[in-house]
Amino acid sequence: MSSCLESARKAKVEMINELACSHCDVRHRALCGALGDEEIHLLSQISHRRHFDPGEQIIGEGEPAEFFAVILSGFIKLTKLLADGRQQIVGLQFSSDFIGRPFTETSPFFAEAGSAVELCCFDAKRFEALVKSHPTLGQRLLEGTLDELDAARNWMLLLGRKTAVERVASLLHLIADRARRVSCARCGPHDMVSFDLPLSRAEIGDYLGLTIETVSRQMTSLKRRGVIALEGSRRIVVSDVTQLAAASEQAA
Amino acid sequence: MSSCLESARKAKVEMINELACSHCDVRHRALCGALGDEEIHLLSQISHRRHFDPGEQIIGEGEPAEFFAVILSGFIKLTKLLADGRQQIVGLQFSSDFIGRPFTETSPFFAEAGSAVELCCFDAKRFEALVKSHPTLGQRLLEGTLDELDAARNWMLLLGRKTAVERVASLLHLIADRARRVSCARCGPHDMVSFDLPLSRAEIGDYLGLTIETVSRQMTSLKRRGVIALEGSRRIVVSDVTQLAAASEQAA
DNA sequence: CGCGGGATTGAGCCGAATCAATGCAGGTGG
DNA sequence: CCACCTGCATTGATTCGGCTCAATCCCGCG
Repeated sequence: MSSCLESARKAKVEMINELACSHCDVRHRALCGALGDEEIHLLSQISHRRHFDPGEQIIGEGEPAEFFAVILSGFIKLTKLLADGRQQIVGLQFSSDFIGRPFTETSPFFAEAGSAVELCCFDAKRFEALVKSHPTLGQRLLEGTLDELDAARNWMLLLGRKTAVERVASLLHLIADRARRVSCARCGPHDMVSFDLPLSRAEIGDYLGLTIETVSRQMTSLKRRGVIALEGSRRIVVSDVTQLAAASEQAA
Repeated sequence: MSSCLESARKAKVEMINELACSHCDVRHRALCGALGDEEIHLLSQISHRRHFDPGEQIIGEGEPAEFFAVILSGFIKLTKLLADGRQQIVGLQFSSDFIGRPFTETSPFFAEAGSAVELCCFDAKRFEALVKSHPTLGQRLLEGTLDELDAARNWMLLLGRKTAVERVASLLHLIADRARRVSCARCGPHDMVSFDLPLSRAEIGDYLGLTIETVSRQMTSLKRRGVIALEGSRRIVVSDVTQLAAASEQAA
């Protein structure tokens, strides 16, 4: 093959990637934000975009994971399975989050597109090398991992010790908080929030360690108690967030 | 005060620490193993030893954690509490493990000595600075954190989806594996293992999201099934590890 | 209009929690 | 040395929360 043609093609790919990086709307929030212009050039050389449809498997448990990625849009479920099919969601990753497990041969979980997903993928080996040679990247990755570890441990408390209502309230509270932060930065803790659940009842069950039926029952229970209101099955209106927070720590 | 006397005293402290580092039996397994002689000199300057009695609180949840540490001996429970006293153990750390949560104002959990504990402590601010300036340290910390995250997610599967017997079997299997690796590196998966539980029934309950009574019942159930044998309440004999592994994924 | 997938609701069951009693060892003081 | 306590573990009886199974509802869609 023509090396001339190849290098031309390579140059084009780089251009596209660099263009993509500079225009990227998650850049400042994601890992890449830790890098300077020179370093981002290196990263762009080993990155490529990929699309996944909702429900599509991105990485399989036990499989050698040949790439890592930053989520550009959509969200991803990290799940674990027992031999007989019982499933547990062990993490949710949203846009600008990093996905993949560096420094290990095989992935310890499944990664599945929860919605339509756009990824910015990096070759595993080359990315790992980059992390080792660029401390700022490693530092950013470390901080992200520590946050995920905190989240995982909070979830352990939920799964091990909370009742069904408390679990559902906790999840809603989490999402409500997130939604509030995005929508209006300066609104107080007592204001009304509304949002769309990104998850089906089945997914909520798998996340909370419950069945669909119990999730449904606890939602209607919270509705009856006036803590939340439902518009359709996906849209949630929270009138008083503190009340929801209270429900997430005591069954009452 | 006499600056002469002070510098002499400082020199002495450094000497002791360096002596301690070079003789330290966890050095090669712990974080510090990532450092060269020059860097370990820096670390030794900000380190000091501390002792804790079993049950003593090392770090409080929500408290500003003023130090990090490497465990020299003993083990530590990381726990979370709900307002009404329900407790969940979210992690166990053993000798050579790192303890503390860098890059955050306050600790997200309690750390409590599970046995007599000897720590090698570092001042928080100075350690964080050292991590940022010494990539090998950050790299090592990152790998450790990723491992803890994997462990936490495995535990989420256990807490969310496993039955009581499966949970107890999982824990025993975990410890048995650990014990087997330590005691004899080359023995096969079918060989017999025996070990002492480092945890009381109450602690096992808090780790597995169960009550003391259920833990006890499931232990006797496993005993009746011939999967394990008990010598006293702490010593466990596992005749066939594969059988135990099987019990940890299907109630049967 | 009928169909299909997700969500809700109900009836009954089962596994783990709760409450309570007993067992068992180690330590203390008479 | 024994009686007695105290803390932990085991065992039993009962309760209760969440699961299972099953029917119904709801809504978007062909």
